[in-house]
Amino acid sequence: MSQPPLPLRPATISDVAKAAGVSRMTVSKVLRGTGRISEPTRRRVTEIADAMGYVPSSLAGSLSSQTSPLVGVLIPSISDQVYSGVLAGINAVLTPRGYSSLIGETFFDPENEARLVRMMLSMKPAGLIVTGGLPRTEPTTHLLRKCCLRPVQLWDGDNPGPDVTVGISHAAAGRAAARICLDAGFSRACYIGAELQRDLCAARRMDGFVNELRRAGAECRVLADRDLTRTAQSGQLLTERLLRDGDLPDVIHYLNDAMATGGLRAMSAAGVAVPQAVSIIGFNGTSLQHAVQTRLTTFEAPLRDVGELAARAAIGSVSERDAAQSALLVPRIIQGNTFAWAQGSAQATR
Amino acid sequence: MSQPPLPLRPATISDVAKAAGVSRMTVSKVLRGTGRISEPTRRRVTEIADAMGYVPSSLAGSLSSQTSPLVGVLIPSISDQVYSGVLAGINAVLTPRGYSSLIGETFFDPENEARLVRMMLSMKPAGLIVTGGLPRTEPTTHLLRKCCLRPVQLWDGDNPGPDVTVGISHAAAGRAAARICLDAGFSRACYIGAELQRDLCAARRMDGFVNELRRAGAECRVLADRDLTRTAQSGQLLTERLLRDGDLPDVIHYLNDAMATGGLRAMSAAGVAVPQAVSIIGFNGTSLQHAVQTRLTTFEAPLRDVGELAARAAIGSVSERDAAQSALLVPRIIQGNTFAWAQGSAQATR
DNA sequence: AACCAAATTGGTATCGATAACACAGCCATG
DNA sequence: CATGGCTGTGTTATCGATACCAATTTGGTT
Repeated sequence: MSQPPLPLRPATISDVAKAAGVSRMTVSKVLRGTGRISEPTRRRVTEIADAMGYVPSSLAGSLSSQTSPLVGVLIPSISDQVYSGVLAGINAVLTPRGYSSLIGETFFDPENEARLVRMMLSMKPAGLIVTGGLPRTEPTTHLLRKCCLRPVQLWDGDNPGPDVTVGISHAAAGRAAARICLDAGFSRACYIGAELQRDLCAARRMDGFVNELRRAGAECRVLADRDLTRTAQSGQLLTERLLRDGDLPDVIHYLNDAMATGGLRAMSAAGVAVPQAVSIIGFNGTSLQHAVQTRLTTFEAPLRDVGELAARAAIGSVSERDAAQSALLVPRIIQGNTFAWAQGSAQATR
Repeated sequence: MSQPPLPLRPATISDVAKAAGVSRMTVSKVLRGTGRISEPTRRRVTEIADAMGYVPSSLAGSLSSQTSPLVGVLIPSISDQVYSGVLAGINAVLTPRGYSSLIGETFFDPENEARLVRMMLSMKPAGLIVTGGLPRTEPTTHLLRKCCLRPVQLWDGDNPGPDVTVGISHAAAGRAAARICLDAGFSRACYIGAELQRDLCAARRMDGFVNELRRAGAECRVLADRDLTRTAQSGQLLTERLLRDGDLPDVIHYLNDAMATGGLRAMSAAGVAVPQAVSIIGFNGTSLQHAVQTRLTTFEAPLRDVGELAARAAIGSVSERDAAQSALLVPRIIQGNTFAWAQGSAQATR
């Protein structure tokens, strides 16, 4: 006997029906487990379908039934642990319920977002999750209004608007960082960031930090560069720039843990003691698992929870009544050892 | 005039056609830029489509035209920087060519892989990229044969088989690590890993490492636990277990950088000097950006290149003639400062 | 004025599935 | 023996688009 020739075209439901000597509907019912089908027929169809390697076309199925197993998810970048953490939460909810996420990376670019929103909507997804905190183009806003979905806004909890929003208050996080500094008796702070014109969430954290400090009479510089990205390398570079000035602040708050790590590297190279000379605060706890000795003082947002709640809301707006609601979560402070906490009455040593 | 009511159903091509007073075909041609359409008609249709927020259904389009913009990608985990690095390369190739990746996470589970392969195939993708290195179920193999695609095997370059394969030789990487140790004059080594029964690539690295050492007459212990995962925590735990024995090896090779970092943590806590007392080698360079002072000695696989080549092969098998070919890439050694190099050459191991 | 080619536009079948209902047997019941 | 309720299974229309070709208009030529 010779090998069966490799099919040029994957098997369709008609192929299976013909091979099993039944109608297409019968095959459909058997494979989806709907309707009433006799046991012998069911077995025969199942076996033949398996043997043929038949996989129902989700394209045709979704088109016909007007339902989709896909949920569109737009995040700035998969490589960023913050968003991949959120994604893990999203998938943890979607997968067991038979949904799949269709992921798009915006890289903080509104034009990318516009392109991706169209792309997602063209797949007629069951839900849509978009990361807030970047300026949205008018066409995108228009599409999101016309698409007959209730898009879930992720991450940016500050301006909820009319939509379902799951995130944290970045302004409050920035203020919280400021209060920690004030409590420790610091009066000369510095914020170091990058891409602030694109990432409005980070910008809001900075505003909260700076304003709260200045409101309390403390001083706060800002060091950022439009052209740098949120990497350890940029953090190192900007910190070196700060160190060259010679006028050291009491404390530096970085846009994220990666930049803070770069800052630590610069301090270490320059022989500046942390936290004796300068205290350092990061954001988002992504460096924690990589720490050997220096455990960064930072904030840890409940990324996974954000993802889970968002996913629940996204499909809840379709299938469940109760779940489609906004949530404002709160980051946790990780104490670490890069911050000179006030010990009782004592000021931090300079 | 009152606000137009929010549509219950997103606009279809028929809605646009009706509103523009032309046939569906004309709308289709205008929006896809095919056929000859007069300028006035083109403008009118475009404007009306935009105003209605019409987005063509990629479901219907793909079904009709028998083409798809989707490429299925199966990786063990998005959160693992190794695979998200590969993914970045994949997307860098796919996105500018109008394709999108549909990502599935197997978590090293063959059953998950089986489920996801079905799912991917049901979307009738233009290409399929699957990560090798985990045992494949028979139904999965069967499906992959019948699906009329040429799936691209990722990461596991050791057993190419008949398929297009893009990856690295893990056995060779393990042997390279062994040779470095031998060159440094080490004769008592240890391999620390986890999940080796699931991740065959890691297992092959271990085999290469252990065999090469033993072949040269050196001693090599293996420390692994079926139930632990490849995290810093597990690395720390296993290293603590090793330290308790008291019989320190010259060098430890870890499954990945995360576990090595955990190992460093354990060493640091136990007051064991690295690399004076013990040398440490990781794998995959994912800790590099987080390093403050301790720069791990490790291997850096060209993750992005692997992704790019795989993506090119995946869609090349459809649209381009030249590109669908296998590639075997080679990891680069990162010297770091956790390894006591012999006072001579260290770069001999390609 | 007649005619032909090019430029536009529309009609119909089809892609692969599902929804909704119709229909054929078969047994029990009054 | 007719009626009615179950079971299984098949028919037809439809989902939203595209392929292919037919139909119509337009403009230029002789």
